[in-house]
Amino acid sequence: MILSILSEKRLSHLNKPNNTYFRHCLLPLSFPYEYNPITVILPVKEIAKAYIPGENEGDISKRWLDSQIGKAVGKSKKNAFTIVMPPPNVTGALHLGHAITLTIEDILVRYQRMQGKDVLWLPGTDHAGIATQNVVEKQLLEKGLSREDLGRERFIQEVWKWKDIYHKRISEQVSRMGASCDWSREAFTLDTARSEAVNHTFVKLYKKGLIYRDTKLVNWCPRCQTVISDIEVEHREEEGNLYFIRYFVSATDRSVCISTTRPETMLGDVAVAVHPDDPRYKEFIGKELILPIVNRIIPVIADKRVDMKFGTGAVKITPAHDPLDAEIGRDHKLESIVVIGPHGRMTKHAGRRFKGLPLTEARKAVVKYLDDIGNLEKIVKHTHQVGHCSRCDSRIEPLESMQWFVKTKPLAEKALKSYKKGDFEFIPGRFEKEFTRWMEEIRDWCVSRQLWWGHQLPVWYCKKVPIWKDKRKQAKEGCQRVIVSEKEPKACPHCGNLSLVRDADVLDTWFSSGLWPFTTLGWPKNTKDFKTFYPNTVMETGYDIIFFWVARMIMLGLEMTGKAPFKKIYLHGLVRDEKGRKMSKSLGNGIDPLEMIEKYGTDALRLTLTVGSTPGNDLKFSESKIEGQRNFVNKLWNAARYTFLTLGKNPKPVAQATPHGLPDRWILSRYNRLVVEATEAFDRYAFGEAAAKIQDFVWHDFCDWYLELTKEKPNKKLLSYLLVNILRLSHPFIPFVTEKLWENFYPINPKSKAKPKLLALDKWPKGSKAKINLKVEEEMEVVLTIISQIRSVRSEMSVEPGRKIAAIVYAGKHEAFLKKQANEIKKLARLASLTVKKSGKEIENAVAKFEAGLEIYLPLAKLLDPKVEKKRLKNDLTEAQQYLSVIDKKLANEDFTSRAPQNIVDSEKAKKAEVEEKIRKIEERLKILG
RNA sequence: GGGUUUGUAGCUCAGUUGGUUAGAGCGCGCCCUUCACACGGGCGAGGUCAGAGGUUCGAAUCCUCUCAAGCCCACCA
Repeated sequence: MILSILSEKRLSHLNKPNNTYFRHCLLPLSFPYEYNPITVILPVKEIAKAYIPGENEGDISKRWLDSQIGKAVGKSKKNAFTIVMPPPNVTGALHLGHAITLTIEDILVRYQRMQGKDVLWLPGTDHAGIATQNVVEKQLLEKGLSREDLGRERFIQEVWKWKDIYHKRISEQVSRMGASCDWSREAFTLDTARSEAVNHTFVKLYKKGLIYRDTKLVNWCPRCQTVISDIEVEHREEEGNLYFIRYFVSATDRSVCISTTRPETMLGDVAVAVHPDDPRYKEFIGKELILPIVNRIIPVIADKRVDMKFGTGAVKITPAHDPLDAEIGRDHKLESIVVIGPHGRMTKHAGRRFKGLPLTEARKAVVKYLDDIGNLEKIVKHTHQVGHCSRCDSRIEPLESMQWFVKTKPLAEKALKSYKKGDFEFIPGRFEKEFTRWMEEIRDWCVSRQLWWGHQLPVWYCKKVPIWKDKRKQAKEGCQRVIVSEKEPKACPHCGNLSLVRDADVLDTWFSSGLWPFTTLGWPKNTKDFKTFYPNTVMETGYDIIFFWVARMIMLGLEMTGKAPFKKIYLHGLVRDEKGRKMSKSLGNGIDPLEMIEKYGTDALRLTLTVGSTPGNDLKFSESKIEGQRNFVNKLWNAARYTFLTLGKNPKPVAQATPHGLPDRWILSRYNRLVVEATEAFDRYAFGEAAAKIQDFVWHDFCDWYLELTKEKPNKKLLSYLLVNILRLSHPFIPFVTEKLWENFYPINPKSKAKPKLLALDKWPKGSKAKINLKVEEEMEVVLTIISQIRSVRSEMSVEPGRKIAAIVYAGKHEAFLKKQANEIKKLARLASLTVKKSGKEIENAVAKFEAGLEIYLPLAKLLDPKVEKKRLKNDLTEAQQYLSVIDKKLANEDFTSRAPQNIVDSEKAKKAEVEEKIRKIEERLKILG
């Protein structure tokens, strides 16, 4: 239980009715203190003591939706800032991957909006072909139904029902993240507009010869019962066996030994290949071998692609089931014998003995058979890469079949050219290499899928279809031509036949995603949105889908619109668990962002996903991190609460304020520095850096120092000015709490018809470099040093916190401004009196500190033990001497003094003088102490 | 096999174009019921910047190599 970890002391503190604390923890039944949280009456205050996200986020979210803060105007191209949301799948719930995407994009978008840009952040969802079909099928299975039971039409209806539910759910969750997107332009990859655009694209590419149909070796997932593209195959190292099998030369007792990892495929062997230069096999080339079990006569062929060093140097050729074999088979005009069928079972071509056997059993049977007839030479352990389906993890079977392909070479060439021209860039830049290499080595993209859920190919066949599974079944009637058309043809344009059949396959999900940056804007119609918002300004997504998505968008965008679809590609890293592992269902280490939102608030979650993260680098997520960010949000809340309490009723946001004293001038300088630096970081897309800077300012400069320094005599106008701008600066990161606090400046009147003045629609502050005042910052540094030094001594000497002591400071050149800060110093250092003089006599019976050219004396007569003080001084002395030796070493180096820039040398000299002075002072002091 | 990233305090990470006595948060130790905040405040301990060379007056930062971890790509049966 939470309370069990609290110390005794903290519990005693809790005896005070501290409502806010108890709202956050459940009380154990055995709670040892008499305290009943139910009886606690909240103190009547305008602003709660602690920020409770759950009580505010809903209202604020609604306020944003009602005010349509995300709605883009769409008038001028010049001022447009466009980003389309990577569409979440309609398969399930929000996960941390979505959370980081939405957070980064929302930060970017809110910042740009505050900068006055006409921002379009276009939301949408993805029909996610295989993924969605799989979940719906799974659901049906629970009712004991298969998709075949329902039939295509009814099954698709089921999926649409599912889509409606999950689409609503995911959209709500997107809003919960604070995403300020333009819901009025929401799109779905499978809605009418997008489907028409997909058909249009397919037909165009076909007519240009960039889409074709061919029989090739493809990746077949026996579980999903569909073909998948090369990049959907995940290669994983697996331990297996290497089988050595002897093939005899026809009518002799000589033989060739081959090695294979998949002995069952030998049933489909059509040759054995060796390297032409391999002396071991030169004499065998052209000879005929007897394929064991099958007893087929197969030739020994020579091919340079054979690796002499692997295994025996002789390789069996099975064109139907291995990519390299398929190539070699094609070049040597070999037959291809399909022995493995689409369900992962052996076909009739494998022979009566093996037909119908699942692969694993077929392997056992083949191996046993070979062993029995004496052709199995040996079996050795062997690790190798095995392809798995990225959707269901089944082993992929390379199968030969007729599919539709996109000819990618010409598209990739355009993409590379456009990249070299500088049309778009990657953030971080290193992904450029990955992108260009992939483009250079690209292979054709298999786009047809044997699924039901998706864009059915706009393809018809005259008369009966050559069914992909078995091309032998081609019908004899009709002209058998292929008709590719945006609209359903009534008759065959070639022969007038009225009997047409539509291709049953659907398109790869990524085909429609690849068009997303422009189909969402109304393309292929030349809409106003398309004219205004295309190309997009930024594409933001995870680096794990560069090839799946980013590359395809670029290729298809260039081909279809003539322009690269976006100018910048920002790639974020993956969210991992605290140990750096990928989050996965099987590991059970997944963190539910919604649970985190419930517990800590959306703002805290957003900060956790951005602060201290850099683009392209993975991020470890842990609950202790989000807890820390929740604490920050609360800190800001309380700083604001203090400010509002100070400002009194009806606080006014102030646009300008005059500084009264050093702390005022200092905080203004620091504030301007912050705005300049944070804005600059934002413009570099360094969001993590900007967030850290803002956070640092709020927590340390503002709360720890400025508020404390000015509590006696707060400059109300300046306080208001600072808070207003802190809210603006932090708003992109933590929109909820800042919008809530903003309400105190611009109260929400539910009865009023006037639009509320929302922070989300306010302006980003302008900082000025000219207002960064180095002199003021240096002076303040001295003040802060004094306070820290005195606090440090107090702590070291165990002076009770309540006890006020005296201090004397000989300030030298700092005297003038220090005198003016005496009150602040007294307060923060808890002093009864403070004397500031230019210089003076050494003070006896006092603790002495020599820092920053100052002499600080704390007469603690009664507390002072000369021995302890001597020890302390000696420590200070050694430290100073060590530092001096470092500087001396530098200055003694003639190369340094002659070659380093003068200002560097000067500053070293100044440091030296200061340390020497310090050492002198400490030594004197030690003399006095004896 | 090729490519790439990372290695900085016990943990998670910052560290701009080379010039700091190397920083933050969490954790740890001591102290604090001061009325914005205990989801807080103060003070403190803790680091040969993975290792070895090199460039330079000067390297956590640039170069080379080594080691370790991760990721991506690749048709070695």
